[in-house]
Amino acid sequence: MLNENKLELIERIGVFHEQRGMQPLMGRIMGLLLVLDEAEATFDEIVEYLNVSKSAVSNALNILQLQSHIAYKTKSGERKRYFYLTLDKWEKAMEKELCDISQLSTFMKDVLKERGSAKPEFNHHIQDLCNFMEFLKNRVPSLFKEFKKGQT
Amino acid sequence: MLNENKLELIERIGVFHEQRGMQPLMGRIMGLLLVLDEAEATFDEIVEYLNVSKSAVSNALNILQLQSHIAYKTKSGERKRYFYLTLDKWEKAMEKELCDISQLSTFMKDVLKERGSAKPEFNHHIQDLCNFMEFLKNRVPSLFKEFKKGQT
DNA sequence: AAGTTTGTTCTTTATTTGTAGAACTAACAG
DNA sequence: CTGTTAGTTCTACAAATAAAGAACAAACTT
Repeated sequence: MLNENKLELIERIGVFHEQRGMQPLMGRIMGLLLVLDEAEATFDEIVEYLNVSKSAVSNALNILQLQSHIAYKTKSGERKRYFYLTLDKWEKAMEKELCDISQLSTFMKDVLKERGSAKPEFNHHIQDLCNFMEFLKNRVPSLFKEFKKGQT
Repeated sequence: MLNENKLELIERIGVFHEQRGMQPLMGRIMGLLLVLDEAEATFDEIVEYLNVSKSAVSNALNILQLQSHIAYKTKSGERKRYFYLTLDKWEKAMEKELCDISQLSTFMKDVLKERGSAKPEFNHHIQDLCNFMEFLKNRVPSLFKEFKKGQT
């Protein structure tokens, strides 16, 4: 069984993800797979550890896989799936998050097309924001390079 | 009245914000204040433009103000409040969003404390992620400087 | 002091969401 | 071909959320 600290940590991580739009169980599964020493769990283990129904787990696991947050492997001679966080690809995930912020620039460009010139200052702020988001998007790859340099 | 394009744009912006955890009306108000040529609207204008109840608008406006997404000004001789997006402070907002991503590192550090050493590679990935998030947080101010340099 | 404007607050209602539970399926085991 | 394992799908329900509507309040007008 999981100790008190781990259980509480799972909940905190769950709430964190919940607040960013993830459904509750998904966030808790992410938490569980983080705190388990083995860093993996089978379908039934997840059901037992988190005390939830199979249907809820089935649903959550499928979405987490679609979003590439988790994956599973099998072990020879077993049919069970061992789910784990795809943390080895954290760079891709982080890159996606950073670029997602900049997704707003698409809308902002459309806004500028629709807006009249009544408020030039306001329009200018929108333009600045667009420019920064473009700048950031372009800058992301070099940020990773820079990070890796300092890591060694 | 608002033309077809603007109405559709408001909805798209609304959905965008909705998906990031904002309640529906809040996102639409953000959209409305973006597409209006005047870049501002009174309480009653919002009610009419978006066809929603006063209570819903009251609630949404209060939350948007708490989150510093909007503010209001008054005009001499009038009691009405003119709400507008605090887009002049987009840098602060963007900075907050970038640092928020890194908020996860708090949890990750706790995870590392709880984890055994059974999966050194997994632990290492977590550590890497923490390091990158710290790096990013520190790097944000200089990113803005760099951006402004290129802007002129 | 009666009425109007500009909102707010409270209660109710409709919708959405997440989960449970049961029935089902596919793959394999004896 | 019967049972078991591993998971999915479907229906129903409970809780959470968002919005409506009505009553209320504060500030100003006449």
